[in-house]
Amino acid sequence: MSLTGLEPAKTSKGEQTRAVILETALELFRERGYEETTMRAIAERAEVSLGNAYYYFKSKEHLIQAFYSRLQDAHHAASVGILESERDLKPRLLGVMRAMIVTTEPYHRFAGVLFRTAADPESPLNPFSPESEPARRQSIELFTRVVEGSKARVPSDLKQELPYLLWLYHMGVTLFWIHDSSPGTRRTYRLIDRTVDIVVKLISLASNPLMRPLRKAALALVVELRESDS
Amino acid sequence: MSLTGLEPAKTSKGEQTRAVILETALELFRERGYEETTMRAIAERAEVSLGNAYYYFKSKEHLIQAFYSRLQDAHHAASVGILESERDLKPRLLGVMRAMIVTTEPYHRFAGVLFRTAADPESPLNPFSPESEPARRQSIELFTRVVEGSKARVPSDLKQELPYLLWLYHMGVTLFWIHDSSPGTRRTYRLIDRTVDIVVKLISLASNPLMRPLRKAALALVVELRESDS
DNA sequence: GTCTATAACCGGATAGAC
DNA sequence: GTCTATCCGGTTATAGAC
Repeated sequence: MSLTGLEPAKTSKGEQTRAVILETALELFRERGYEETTMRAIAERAEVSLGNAYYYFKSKEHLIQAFYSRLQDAHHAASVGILESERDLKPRLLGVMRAMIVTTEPYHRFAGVLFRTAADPESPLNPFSPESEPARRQSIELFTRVVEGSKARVPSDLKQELPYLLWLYHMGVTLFWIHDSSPGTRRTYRLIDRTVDIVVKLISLASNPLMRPLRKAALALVVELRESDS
Repeated sequence: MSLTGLEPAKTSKGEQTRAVILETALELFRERGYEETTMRAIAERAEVSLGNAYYYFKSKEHLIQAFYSRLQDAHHAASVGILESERDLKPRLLGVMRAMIVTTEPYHRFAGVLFRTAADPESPLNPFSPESEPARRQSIELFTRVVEGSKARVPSDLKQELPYLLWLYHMGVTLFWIHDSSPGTRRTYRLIDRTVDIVVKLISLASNPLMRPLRKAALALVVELRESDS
């Protein structure tokens, strides 16, 4: 519960007020962007006092957190279709990556802020922070399904770390997308098409017995990196 | 000029005031961290008025920018030793990477903010932004020297992009370092030791004629990515 | 044109009454 | 749970001295 930033809202009254504030905030973020939206403006349009808005969301950043967890659910929902109908690794990955862009598209403009706060090691929004562990786990879990549900044959040591590696890959694509100002973020779609192809080729290359030593070295490293998150 | 954030300060008097403000700011940042240091506190200790501080630095962020460009010079200076004495690619890269951590160490605490602002697509500090093109070029240039000065044999298509790729690699290491709270950032040093090894192995793997198609595909992609920065 | 200072504005955040 | 009043700090406007 506390994990999704949905702390209060015990009574239905509170739940409702909380929802109104969040909805209004997202609306304003979409309209004018994050920096340009003041807490006062949110409170005003939501018809609550400023103090009340802060009662439900400890800070402006906490509104982002709530938004982020919602986004993730949407991405999940948008991905199930392909995951249920497709067995090949490549189209599975492709589908999930495209679904991500499609669901986040309306918020492209204010995604920059999301990423900025996420990059702060101190921020609870940081994808490597303990606070966001559940969100991270959920996201990685999606990539576990991408791999597990496919008929691709992958050595077990790699298979174990692959979801995490794909999650990292998806973070990189997200970073690119945030900076992508091409119409309809075409460039991001092209990036996905190209990189998914390369990723799949790399997986099959890494699965080659000749690659075993290098693969082992690289995977040992990945495992060690992962220790830092928890 | 405007690029390093060193705009005003034509006269020696102004230059001096400017330097005092920057020095004081960095001192306070080290003492209490970034958020906890107010512009008013900086102005007070530097014995100038608040308005005056803003005359020299358009915003608090611009202080970071000045700091960043200074860091980069220090890294450069700390790297020349190895680059002049060593011909093997691996120790060259290792030396440059270690030099980076050594020079930035004293600012580890407030590096998080640096990175946070750098992650904002709108920020001039963003390493992919046009404003930081000179800084980026300078940094990539360092890796060009790492490659060019070595006796490693690398196919020319890869050799061309390698400095950029190594620069990306160094950004990744930096990201890790920022989150590294182990004593003396030991984990980062270990990461460097391990990844440099892997990177060098990957370069030699990618240089294999059998890898040509995959290498070509990957490099074409890298080139395309680079178009977005300028 | 270079520099310095004072006063105010604006918005995120908090305290405390109801 | 909700409000009003207030604080605090980044930033700006402005006026004037050298």
